[in-house]
Amino acid sequence: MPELPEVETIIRKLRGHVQGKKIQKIQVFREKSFQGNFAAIEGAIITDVVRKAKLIQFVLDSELNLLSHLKMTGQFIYTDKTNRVGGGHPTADWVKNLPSTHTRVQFDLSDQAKLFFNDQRVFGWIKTATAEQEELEFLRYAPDVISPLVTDEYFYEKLQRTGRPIKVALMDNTIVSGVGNIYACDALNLSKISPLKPAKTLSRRESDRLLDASKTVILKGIEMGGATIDNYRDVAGFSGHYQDVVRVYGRENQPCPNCSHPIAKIKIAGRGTYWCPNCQK
DNA sequence: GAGAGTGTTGTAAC
DNA sequence: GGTTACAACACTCT
Repeated sequence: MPELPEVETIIRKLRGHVQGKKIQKIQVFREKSFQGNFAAIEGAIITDVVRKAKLIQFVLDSELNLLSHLKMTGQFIYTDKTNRVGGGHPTADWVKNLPSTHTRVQFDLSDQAKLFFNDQRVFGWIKTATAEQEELEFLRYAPDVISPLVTDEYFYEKLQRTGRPIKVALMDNTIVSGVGNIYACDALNLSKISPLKPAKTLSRRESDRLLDASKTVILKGIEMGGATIDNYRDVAGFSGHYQDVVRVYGRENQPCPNCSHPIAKIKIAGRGTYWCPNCQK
């Protein structure tokens, strides 16, 4: 599910629900999903929820904070004391069954609220971290692509250093953070650049255009509340609408939004890649 | 029913 | 050092 816009959407909604609430009890159903001593933070109050790249940080009034990465299929689902998801939607069947077979961790909060960490594929994780450990974790990521720190000069200079396909470089979190497969495909289509083009062969103008397009599609994604594809569509309170305006991702054989030529699907570095061979040069 | 594919990313291997 | 391949896991689609 989550790329930067999805994670941003999630933390905004989470913050509204859990800020100020106390973590009363934590149940870990799958060891691998929670690293650290969860008992140490029972009783702590969640003071804020923030995002760094695709990491979610729960700031606690404690020595330890919580960090989480959703990877491919992680979800945070919040229910209030009436069991309603995100304080919205009347109770759906899948909510009545929480914790479900995919629930890996459950947080019981004050006011009888609950927060469920669901993760079908168990790639995601939650862990306790000291300020020092967080610093180390954050250091691994370059600034967000939408950060003012990522200037035209910065981006071009980074691209000059690698001969990998531009799509791979764009998704490299040590160059810029937050661009996953969907938005990488769309940004390349919007800027009319071939995903196969070696990064170092982009001209300065192309590099500027691509960075601008990347910021545009990511901001659009946040505006639309993220993209929700396949079975994630029905996650009440957390489903987004970027998929309704997506340019090329998942649209093989459909007309390119730039030139109407059919969109092609190829594989680059093992990832499905959608692009228009006619206008993306 | 076998095999490929899935929005992520750390690590091992070339 | 740069780059690619694969693994972690569970499920859907062909």
